[in-house]
Amino acid sequence: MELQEAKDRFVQAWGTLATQWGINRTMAQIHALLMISPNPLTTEDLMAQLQISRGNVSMNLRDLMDWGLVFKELRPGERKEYFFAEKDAWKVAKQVAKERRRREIEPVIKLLDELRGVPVRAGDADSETFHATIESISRVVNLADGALDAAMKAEESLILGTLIKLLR
Amino acid sequence: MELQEAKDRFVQAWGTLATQWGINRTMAQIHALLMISPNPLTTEDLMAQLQISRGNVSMNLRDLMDWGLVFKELRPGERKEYFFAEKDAWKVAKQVAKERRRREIEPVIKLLDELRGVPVRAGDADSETFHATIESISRVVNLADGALDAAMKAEESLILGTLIKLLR
DNA sequence: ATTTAATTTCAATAATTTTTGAAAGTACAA
DNA sequence: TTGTACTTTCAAAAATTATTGAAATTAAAT
Repeated sequence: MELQEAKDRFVQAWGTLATQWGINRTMAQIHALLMISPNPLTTEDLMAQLQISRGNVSMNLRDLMDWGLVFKELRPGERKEYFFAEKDAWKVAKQVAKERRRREIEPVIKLLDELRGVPVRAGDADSETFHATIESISRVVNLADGALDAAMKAEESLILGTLIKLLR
Repeated sequence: MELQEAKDRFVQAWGTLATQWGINRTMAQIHALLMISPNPLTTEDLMAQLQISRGNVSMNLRDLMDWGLVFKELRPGERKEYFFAEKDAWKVAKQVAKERRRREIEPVIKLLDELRGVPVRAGDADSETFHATIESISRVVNLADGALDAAMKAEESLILGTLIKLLR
């Protein structure tokens, strides 16, 4: 396989994977391109490589910066902006975990805590099943939340060691 | 909060969360309803509670069964089918992890292995960055894959212990 | 065999999400 | 202050995804 073909396949696959996880395809493709590029790219570069509009690039770059995955570089004497991405996949994973936790898991934990507070009507099957299920989900969500929190703070090598013990 | 309001909020929130993770809203809502229902429900029940069409219920139930999250119950002497869901959230999480791993992570690992095989052109920044990034992603994806595999096989209580150690 | 009670399928439609492109905005340089 | 080189915004259009509903299918009961 040629390098160019490999790059294209990677960018394509990353976009497809992203949609399966609720992330916009183009955003993932821009991120993929920046991750494999040795130097920062301009809006024009991204427009050309992905064959998409200026507005599309601009909006998705903003989202990627909001996610803390892409950064802007300003070069003295140049007006246009250059963009680059963190290339260490472990740092990227930690950042994604951090953001999804804040944006999505935290509100769910809050709701589950409220729902746990609804009084149980003893003898009422509906009420009892509802409570048992919410309790069960609550435990798992809090477990996942704790796991993400732990993973976020840890080094990749440390996780590997823990994992090996767990797999034994 | 009333029980009915609590149920509605849960079903609603579960649907919203699902879309953020690439899962169809209605599928998640049907699953949520079945998880909090003490007894199996019919297609009619689901149509009425979610105000959706028969075809929609039928298709989403099939998907849920394909995911191994919902099961069919046939009652002797009755023609219509009853559906119920696994209520243990840890088992549900394990099943989801198992399926996503098989459907999404495995193909990605296969691709990354192919891309790792593309020869590096020493001195070529493009080629070197591409390889370094693919290697980095590959390590993290394999780590995540291993973590999911370990979690899938473990008991909830066991995970908690490991997690506490990791958090310390 | 026919009727009946259900489920499934899928083309058409609706809803949602993404993308475009041109106008508005920004800010540097002359 | 005007021009220039760029970025951002956002309403409209396009693309994608989800839903409907009626016809086809299935299979049990008569």
